[in-house]
Amino acid sequence: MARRAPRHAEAERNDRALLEAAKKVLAVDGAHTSVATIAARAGVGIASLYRRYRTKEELFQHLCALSLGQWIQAVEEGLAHDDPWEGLVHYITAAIEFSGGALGPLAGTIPVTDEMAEKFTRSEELTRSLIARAHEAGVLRADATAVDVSLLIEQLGKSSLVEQFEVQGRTDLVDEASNARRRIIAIAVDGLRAGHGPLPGRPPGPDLLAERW
Amino acid sequence: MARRAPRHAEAERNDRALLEAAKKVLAVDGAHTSVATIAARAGVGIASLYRRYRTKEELFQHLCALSLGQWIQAVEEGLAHDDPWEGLVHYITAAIEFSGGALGPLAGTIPVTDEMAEKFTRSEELTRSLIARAHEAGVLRADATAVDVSLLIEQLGKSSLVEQFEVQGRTDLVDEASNARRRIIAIAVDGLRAGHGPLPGRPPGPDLLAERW
DNA sequence: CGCTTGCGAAGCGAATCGCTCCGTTATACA
DNA sequence: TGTATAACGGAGCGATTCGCTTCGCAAGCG
Repeated sequence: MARRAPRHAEAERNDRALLEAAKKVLAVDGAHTSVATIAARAGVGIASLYRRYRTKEELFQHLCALSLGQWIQAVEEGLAHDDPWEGLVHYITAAIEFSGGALGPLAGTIPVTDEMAEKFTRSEELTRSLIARAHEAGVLRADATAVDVSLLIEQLGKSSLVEQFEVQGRTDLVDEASNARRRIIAIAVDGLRAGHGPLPGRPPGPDLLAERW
Repeated sequence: MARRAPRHAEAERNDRALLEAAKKVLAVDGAHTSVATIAARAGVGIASLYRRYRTKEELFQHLCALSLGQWIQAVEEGLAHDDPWEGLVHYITAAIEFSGGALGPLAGTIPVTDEMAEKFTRSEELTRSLIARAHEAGVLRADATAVDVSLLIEQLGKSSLVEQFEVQGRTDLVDEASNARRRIIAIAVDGLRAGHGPLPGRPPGPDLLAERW
């Protein structure tokens, strides 16, 4: 008779912990981070990482695909909002929240899988339509493009005081830093509203973000 | 008879190149970067680095002190402006420009020298007065504090597409990325103007930025 | 020329890297 | 409750990279 896996639940918990830890550690240390750091942060042995992913690279690719999935979900939720502005803000804050931008430093360090490419394309399309809707409603400043918004998200999603304090174990300051971060985000989002003077320079080319992978 | 240093000019050029390279490499790779990377980026031998700084740590400390000096200079220039808003914007853009915020990741990895502490205190005082002036003139949104502004600067000063393309040698895209970055900054700065709704959460404590060192 | 100063890079021991191996632990089933 | 076994943690592997030293050579001065 075929036996069930004895420690299946623990395995699943560990997998989630690994992905969560990898994202956080990547945000702080960048792409050079070590597997030992990730495993330690997840409270898991190194072997548990290699039981699920054949290489460090494979873990990162899986993490990218997962994050792109969340990204797509955030846009869809934004499009589901009736109010174009509220929808846009939801998308921006959600995307920053799960640190999608923290994966930017990975660009160029790992091969792009088919799944990654496909999801990236899809998320770009959806984002464009979300931005277009906000433009048509006149709530988003007219000279801000989809690339501008994506770049702003990435910029605000990068490692901040929050992650730094978390790593240092200064749990008392994490809340304070989170609060401060939300304020920064609110400031930047306010800058996206219609009614400001023209932006400097020219609109960025549509493929700027894709070029680095 | 006392001789003049035969290659004094070259030495000075190399020193400047080293500091410049260290700053850029730090912005891309974070605090874990190697001396070899820095020297290579500067187009200089490793020995030239160690002739001027006894350790890697000493180089970083010197870089911090220098950056804090530039930071102070930027505030003073801002205060010299007649228009409080123009002065504030000058300070913010200048501070972002020389990547003062790129040194944030160094926090906690090197001991703080007396010079660093002193300059940090001085820059904090000056910044507060620059912000206060903008508040009094009613050009800066009333609920934005000095810490909010400093944090925004650090957030925008972090490694971006620009540095990434530079490292990858994609010189054709560096201009495009720089342009895009300036637009992001303009958006965020617009969000600081008076006339927006209230910011979320509570004002960050004044020592939040100092706590991590 | 000599003398000095600074140069680049090969090479040092130590530390860290990605990854494997193995004795241990926890759970589903008899 | 005993046993089989999937999944566990972490010591340890060779390879790489680290911070740093040493050294032979080049360049400006008398």
